[in-house]
Amino acid sequence: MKDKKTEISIAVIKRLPKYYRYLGDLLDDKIVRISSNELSEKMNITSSQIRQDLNNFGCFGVQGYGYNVQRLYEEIKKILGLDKAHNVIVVGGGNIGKAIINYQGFRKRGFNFTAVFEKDSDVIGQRINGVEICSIDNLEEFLKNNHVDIVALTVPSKSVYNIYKTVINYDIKGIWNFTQIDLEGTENIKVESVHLTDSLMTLSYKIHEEDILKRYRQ
Amino acid sequence: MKDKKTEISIAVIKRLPKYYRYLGDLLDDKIVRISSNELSEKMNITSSQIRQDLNNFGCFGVQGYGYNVQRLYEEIKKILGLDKAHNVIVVGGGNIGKAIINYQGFRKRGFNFTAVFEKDSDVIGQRINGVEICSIDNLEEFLKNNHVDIVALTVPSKSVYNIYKTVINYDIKGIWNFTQIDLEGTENIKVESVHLTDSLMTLSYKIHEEDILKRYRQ
DNA sequence: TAGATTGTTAATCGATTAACAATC
DNA sequence: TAGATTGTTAATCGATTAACAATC
Repeated sequence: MKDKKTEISIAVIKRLPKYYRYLGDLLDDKIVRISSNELSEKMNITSSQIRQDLNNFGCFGVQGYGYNVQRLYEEIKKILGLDKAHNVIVVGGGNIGKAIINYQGFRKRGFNFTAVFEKDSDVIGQRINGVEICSIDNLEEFLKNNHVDIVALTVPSKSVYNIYKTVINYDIKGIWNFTQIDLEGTENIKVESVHLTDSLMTLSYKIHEEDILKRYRQ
Repeated sequence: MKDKKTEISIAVIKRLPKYYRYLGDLLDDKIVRISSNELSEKMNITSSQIRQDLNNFGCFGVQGYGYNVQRLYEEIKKILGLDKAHNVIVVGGGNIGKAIINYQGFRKRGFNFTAVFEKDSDVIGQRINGVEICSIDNLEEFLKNNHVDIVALTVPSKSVYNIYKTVINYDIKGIWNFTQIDLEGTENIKVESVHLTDSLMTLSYKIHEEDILKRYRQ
């Protein structure tokens, strides 16, 4: 592999989980090897792009053979940091918060939910899928005393800024942002956002695209 | 505006909801006009890109003045198809399904949830935020007898394909896909996916990126 | 009118695809 | 060895940015 100094582009990064998903399926089907061409057909990505993407990280294939599925799966797992465990807390105990706590797939991949913080005093002390519901008033104390990698933010817009300002003072690594507010990362804290409203609007655009372009362009 | 034949790129489309969001905030703040330069600073998008994006659809600005916020907001609303109401059904009554049904923001923008379909017979007949929980066995009958624009899919992977094959036989316009399976649209049915697992993996990558690149590139 | 800012063309940058020598 | 397929360079394509004439 040649020496590469450039950053990996976000387009490549966004494809990595998709590779991981498809390779996992191939493993389940007991497929031992796969060529970039075969994978290309399954994933609707050109074989050229697959080879380019992978070669950002290393030479995982063998000429004349292709890629060993198990090997490639393990490599991408490492690239995604999924060989490490992550402690996650959820701030906001609404349905989205509950959904991510209840979904077993995240735990299976090493994301451990250690607490959920809520304003509503009625439910404090109860548990969601074994995870204790704590008062939002105890958030800072918790961050002081516990190792937290990721804060999943599922609170209403008006609460976002205060919580954001609080959590970035602690040694967390990432914010998984489900709010409507665009949050900036810091030197040490990365942000990944899930904008559900934007996604639904994008679907609405796609549905009406033909009509809209007709109207605006005659 | 010149005559443009080309399709709008997905990169532009994905920015439209963001424009809509920021313009809504400006409206709330009673801002009457804004230049592409001012908007650029707020949104972290170059003014050039803002002007290019908007001019895909029309000439909404005025030289020497900028853009009227209300006007631009209304135009983007129309471009996104948000001047129309949409009937949405949810297939899968787990926490994600509940979350999107309970979120009032979608209703406010004209997305009306008309039914939710569930396998679990215990809860059938009950209501989530006023929306009746129906048996998945009645899904086809419902599609036959009711106008449905969007199907939100929040079922486990193993159920996806059957439901997909069923719903695409009816006159629906879009699928909002929360499952782990990549679904293809058809001539008349658009697909927009929210891959939560992919998103969390992307965050994990970002968190560990520096170490990973060090390891793989020495 | 002078100043400001758009709409739009041209230049640049980056990402994707094609091609093929290297090599298993 | 011959065939297959990678890794990697070069070509192409598309998206972003810069620049500026048009015009309010």
